[in-house]
Amino acid sequence: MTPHQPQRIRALIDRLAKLSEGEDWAADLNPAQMTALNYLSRANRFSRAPSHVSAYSGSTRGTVSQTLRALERKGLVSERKSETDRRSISFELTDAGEALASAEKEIDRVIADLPEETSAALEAGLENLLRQLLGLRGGKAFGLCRTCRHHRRKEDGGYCELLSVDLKPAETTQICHEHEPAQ
Amino acid sequence: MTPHQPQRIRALIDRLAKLSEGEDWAADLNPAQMTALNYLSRANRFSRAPSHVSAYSGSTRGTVSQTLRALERKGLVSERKSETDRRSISFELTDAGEALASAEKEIDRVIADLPEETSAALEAGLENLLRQLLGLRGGKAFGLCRTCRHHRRKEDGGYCELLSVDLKPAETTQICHEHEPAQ
DNA sequence: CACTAATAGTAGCGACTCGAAACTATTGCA
DNA sequence: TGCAATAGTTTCGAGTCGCTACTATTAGTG
Repeated sequence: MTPHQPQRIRALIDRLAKLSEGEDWAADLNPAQMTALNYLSRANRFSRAPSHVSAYSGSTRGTVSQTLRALERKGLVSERKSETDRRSISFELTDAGEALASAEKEIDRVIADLPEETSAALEAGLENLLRQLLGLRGGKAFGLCRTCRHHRRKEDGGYCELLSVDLKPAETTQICHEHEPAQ
Repeated sequence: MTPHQPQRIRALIDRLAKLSEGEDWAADLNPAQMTALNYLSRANRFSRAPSHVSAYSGSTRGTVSQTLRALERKGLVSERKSETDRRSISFELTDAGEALASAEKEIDRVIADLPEETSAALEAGLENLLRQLLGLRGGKAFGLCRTCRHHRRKEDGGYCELLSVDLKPAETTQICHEHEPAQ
């Protein structure tokens, strides 16, 4: 355990991310587009607006606007205007978008092949790291609905006390932009 | 352990890398420049040429050429022409470059604060992942000199059997572009 | 030793991306 | 009703990246 460990770990994360990004180009998507597509594929129906993508990815609304437009041109997402708030838009993945988002990347296969102990420790460590870092910066966590303090379990899914809506079982494991850690 | 674990881990890596990149801009460096600077600060004296940065970072030589020129403009690196091979150049960090490369980023502090068990497991998992991935792609590992199969320990440092040179103790923990895993 | 191939690095171009600022439209607030 | 805040878009300019072509140097081959 040398004193340079933090920088080594940071370098590993950066390098792995770069290697993973490399695969995006094969699908004709730049990294920002792939990030948005992946986010949308995992976000719940209240969290699929441009501003949410913007908050998640850390880029401006203007940039995200262009990114989503590019995804739409490529037929991967489609926009749906809100009926309650006529300013807001929600993006949904098309079948092609779903296929692309759920496509297994080379790095996924490698992760899947790791010993379960290793991958579990890896996930826990990364999650811990992200939580600490977001805590320092006041950033939003975008955690899973089910782990939010506004979430109540029900026999057939869940219930969000913040938005006052029932949730299907599948929805409780999606990302929510309103997420606040339990407790 | 859901079936989506690989994608969750990939998303965590990507997001952490993005958050870490965000800090680069504070130093007036774009991510590519910060990657090059960090690489140069950790590479041994045989591994500081543009082509090595190119192989490490995965961008083209042309791009790296521009990146290094930007770093030179900012006074962070200085070039030194080789005497043996007049085509090749080696880049060294200036004092300002050293200072910037070794500056602690917010994410480093967070990593340093993790329980030792967690960070050790994290590093091991990430290294494992990188090794597997590079193995699949035939990419170079850029590992530490000391862990290379051409390295022999000596009482006062080490010796590289590939390049036939003696190594100071500090050099044995630097990155080498010729690195091949032991055994 | 000459000739060719390979390597190291650079230059210029074009496509694209990103962020900043200004803008429209809609909603909330007082 | 009027003003501020919010959601999203547009435009523009700086900068980046990869590609191709180029020079210079070194290695390989007969």
